[in-house]
Amino acid sequence: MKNDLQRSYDLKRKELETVCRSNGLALTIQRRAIFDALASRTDHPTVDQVYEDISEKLKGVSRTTVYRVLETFVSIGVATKISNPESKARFDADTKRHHHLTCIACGKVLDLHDPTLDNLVPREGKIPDFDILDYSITFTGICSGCRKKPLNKH
Amino acid sequence: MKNDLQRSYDLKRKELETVCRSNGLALTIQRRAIFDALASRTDHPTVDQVYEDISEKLKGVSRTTVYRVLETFVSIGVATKISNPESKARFDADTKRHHHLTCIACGKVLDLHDPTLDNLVPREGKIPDFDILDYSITFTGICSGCRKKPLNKH
DNA sequence: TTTTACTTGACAATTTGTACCAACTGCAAT
DNA sequence: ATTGCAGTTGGTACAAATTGTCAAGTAAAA
Repeated sequence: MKNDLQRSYDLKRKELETVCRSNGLALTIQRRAIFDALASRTDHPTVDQVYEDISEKLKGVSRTTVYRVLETFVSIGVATKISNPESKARFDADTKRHHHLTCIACGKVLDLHDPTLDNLVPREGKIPDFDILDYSITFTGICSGCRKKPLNKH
Repeated sequence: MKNDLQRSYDLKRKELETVCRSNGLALTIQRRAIFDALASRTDHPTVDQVYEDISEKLKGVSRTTVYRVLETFVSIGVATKISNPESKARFDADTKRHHHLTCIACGKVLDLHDPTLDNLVPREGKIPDFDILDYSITFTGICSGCRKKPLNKH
């Protein structure tokens, strides 16, 4: 008999199959392995961590493939990318608490100043053992400029 | 007579001087130029964008210096770094709305599931022209592991 | 099976970020 | 104003992260 963890794992695997099908994507062993590796950990691994994980099982995978497949997963919605889309450092001279609107099409980052969002506190007991110093909300979506033009593929 | 923009600009410049002094840091022309470049734009520039901006005025600045100075600014609190500290991509198979706790000491990212934070909506009229599709809150702070050990100056 | 479009692997090239060290410069104390 | 020095910078080299290219391989429909 399967436990809950195992069951949800199967469910996710099934989901991958469904989503790939509906997007006309082949269900390759690389994609399955990368998905399994990603889904079996909750620590938001880097590309190389995923690569390490699957290299053990899949002899001869390419790092390039891991990069590609993870981006594919993001585009079909079975994974998310933590932090900004380009994963390159961006700086801001405004150190007052404020939030960001990130366009998923062009990568532009706009500021959002809204005092109603400046005093959020996670519900007591929900926080793992962690001292919170600050926070920032990243809203993702489409900016006005990109809404007008047709989506240019990547 | 100075307008408001000019005045707030001077204020920020003055602030840089004050903060540098109180941290025992020299007010070099490079730091001033980099700060001016950063403070005069609101689009969260990358290191290279700042480098481009100041190269015009300061002949012969080094890209290395821009990297260094921007990190210095973050450490003394006159600038912030958008996105994760390592600025390297991290992925997550959990696509349901949830939030993150990022440790500024070790870079670890923990999940925070709290339904009270899952229905935020920016106040009407506060949003620039932008279609919001999703959002995620990043709380920054110190994880339990790093709280115990003394800060290692890297 | 066979076909074909989609994928991958290998490697090159680029981009991004860090380490190191000799030369330089704010700035505090003459 | 001059001097001395700790703090900074520039440049090169290096390491790490990411992307581009294309021939060869493979999933999946016919």
